[in-house]
Amino acid sequence: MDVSGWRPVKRTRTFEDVLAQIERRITEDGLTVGDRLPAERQLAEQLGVSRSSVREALRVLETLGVVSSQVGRGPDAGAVLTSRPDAALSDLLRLHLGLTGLELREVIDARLMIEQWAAARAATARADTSALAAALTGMDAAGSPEQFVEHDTAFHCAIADASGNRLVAAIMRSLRDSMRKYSVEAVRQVMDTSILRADHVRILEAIESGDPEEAARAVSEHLAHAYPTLFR
Amino acid sequence: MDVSGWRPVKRTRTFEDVLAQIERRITEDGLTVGDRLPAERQLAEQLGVSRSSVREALRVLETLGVVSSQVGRGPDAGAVLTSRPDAALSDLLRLHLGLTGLELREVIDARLMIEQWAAARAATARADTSALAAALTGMDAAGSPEQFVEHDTAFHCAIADASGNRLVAAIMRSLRDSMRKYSVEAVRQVMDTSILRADHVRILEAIESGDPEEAARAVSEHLAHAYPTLFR
DNA sequence: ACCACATTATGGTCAGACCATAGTCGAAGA
DNA sequence: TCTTCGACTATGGTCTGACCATAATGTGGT
Repeated sequence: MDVSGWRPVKRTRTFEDVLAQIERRITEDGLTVGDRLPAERQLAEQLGVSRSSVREALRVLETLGVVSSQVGRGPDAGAVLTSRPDAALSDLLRLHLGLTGLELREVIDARLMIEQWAAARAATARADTSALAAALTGMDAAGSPEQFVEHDTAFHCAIADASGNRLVAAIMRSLRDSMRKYSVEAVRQVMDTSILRADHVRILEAIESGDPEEAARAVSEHLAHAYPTLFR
Repeated sequence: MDVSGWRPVKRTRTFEDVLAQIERRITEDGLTVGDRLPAERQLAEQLGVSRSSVREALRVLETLGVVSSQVGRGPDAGAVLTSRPDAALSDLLRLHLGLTGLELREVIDARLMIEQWAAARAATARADTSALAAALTGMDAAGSPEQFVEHDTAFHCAIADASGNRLVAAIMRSLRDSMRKYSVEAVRQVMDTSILRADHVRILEAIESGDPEEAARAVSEHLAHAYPTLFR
């Protein structure tokens, strides 16, 4: 038997090759958001592959939130470069949660980490809090746990947005998105949302007064109230 | 014009439908890692769609790190459920960085957030630090910036692993992965890696002595040394 | 100018074929 | 009986060519 020198032959599927070439074009030619890729048929001919392979590559890019395909004709048709990582991150987390490859506890811990950081950041930067206030009034008007969670999500995502870091904000949105049903359940069990409301006000005031430590503390205690079973 | 009651018809592509049905099967039937999906041809016939559509759906799931396809025959062939979010996250970040949809500053900030949190967690939990020590000796033996970054990445990912949170660890790995080339450049510019080494030792000792605040501080100052241009 | 219809470029879908790969199974031989 | 080797087959990977739906664009008539 051959013991040395043999590397397993790298099996590269065609669509992966297409993928690599498209990515190379993006980085080398400096393509940016809004630019159009060639049409599927044209790309297939230029690369010497079938349209199916091109389509599979584009499907991957679409899944990752890098391109968006439009049918029809005109300047907006075809595969256009975008940058929408939110949906991709949400799908990713939701599916892996569903496979129980991740525990809910881990997601909530990650959320706590992000939110503390973001709240502290927002407080330091004295960020605009109008979105936070709007979400607050939305929660007051909510008539069901689902509606409450809707505005609650808006509130917490607004904190992440206020941090000014789009990557962190995107991760935050995805975390909330993928655990929506757990959030609704948590609100149902807590019943009394007045405690949560007081927490929200406290967070908001801490950010407005520019107190990062207090903002982080407020976030921490808020999550402890919202998920009492996880923080004993 | 009709002002009320009309919702735009939701255009659902076939593969999205397939995707939804597969996901439903995963959650409802409690499928888990290691289980096999039906063969492409069989799935296509059962769902009444073409094999291409099934393939596009599977391609999406593969991109998200949820299934892994093997050719051939036998128990390991076909589409098998997995849970490998790392590659998906890396691709996501790398592509969006390339599109300048994200600034390097944002990625580094996110990394700082994660690493401070993870180091503090590891210190509190008095986590096992053997992987950290191993990476440290690896860095000492490195002969090039590439090799150094290799072990440096291992060191920092080991911190995230030591936090015990797999989601956070996966995000960390992806962040490092997607910014590898920037890291190499940073090491090249810093030149003197002895400062970085001292930082690493300091982080390691803080974790071993169970001092979360010191661990977080050490991480923060380490990143300031590694990317002096970003932290003025 | 304006409107109605034909044209066309685009993605979306399908059917069917062929290839490469890797277990499975059975027959031939030791 | 056991081993070995070749045929078989189930699987994903790829390609071709066709047709459909959509939406902008050209074109002609009013």
